[in-house]
Amino acid sequence: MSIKKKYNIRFRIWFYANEDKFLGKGRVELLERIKETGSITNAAKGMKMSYRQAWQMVNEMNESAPKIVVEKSLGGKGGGGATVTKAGEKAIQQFHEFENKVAQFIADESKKLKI
Amino acid sequence: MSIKKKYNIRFRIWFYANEDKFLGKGRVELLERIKETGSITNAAKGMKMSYRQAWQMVNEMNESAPKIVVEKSLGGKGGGGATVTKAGEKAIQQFHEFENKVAQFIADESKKLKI
DNA sequence: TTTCAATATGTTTTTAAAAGAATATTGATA
DNA sequence: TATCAATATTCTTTTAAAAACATATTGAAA
Repeated sequence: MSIKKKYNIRFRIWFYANEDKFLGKGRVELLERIKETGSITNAAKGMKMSYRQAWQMVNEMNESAPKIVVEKSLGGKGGGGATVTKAGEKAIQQFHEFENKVAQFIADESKKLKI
Repeated sequence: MSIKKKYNIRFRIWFYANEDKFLGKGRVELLERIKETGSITNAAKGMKMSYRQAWQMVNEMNESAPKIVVEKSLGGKGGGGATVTKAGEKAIQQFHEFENKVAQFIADESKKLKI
């Protein structure tokens, strides 16, 4: 039988803009769902999140980010909707890239541990 | 004027033993204070933590860790006390080492980001 | 055998966060 | 100009986590 590791290591990363939390795992998922569905309402329905919370997250992101990440439209055909901006898509991509790099690093370093 | 970075990246790591959270930043601090003060009571007083919570953390750690990290003694001179075991000290050290490595990696990778 | 300070554990209260409910607003379009 | 679905916003309720409180237990030492 193989040697069983005592510990495994988990992590989370966050993007901050100045001192404001800007992006984490949950917010990235929300952005991705907004991109897919075209609205905050439907994005929130897909995850365990109330519209209220999703809307607040979007607002906080837009306020803290250097550029708006979600463009919202109000009224009109379909009642309105929300789309992820280029800046938003870039942020999503950067987050995933960074997270993957850290995951790889941690996996590699974990192997070196004699615990 | 220098270019101002849009984002800075923060992180947290946790040691897991099987599927149980074993060690994080807060628990490491608790262990260090137990080591300094020789008791859960005084360790808890030093941070914003109730004795009850500190005691529970210690128990969870001891239950999930492969080896006990805090040795408790009950009654007797001084009422008893708590000491960090060799395994506990090693865990503290490993945690700091790993955290520092990840911090260094993230700092380096952050520099490469054009955001 | 009483004292004492710390561990051990149960119960209640407070607090903060999330959820939920309710309602108003918007604007294209039919 | 009435409709409609989504955004926007306020208010209330629930829930979960933390804190606070209370009390029992332990065992060396005086």
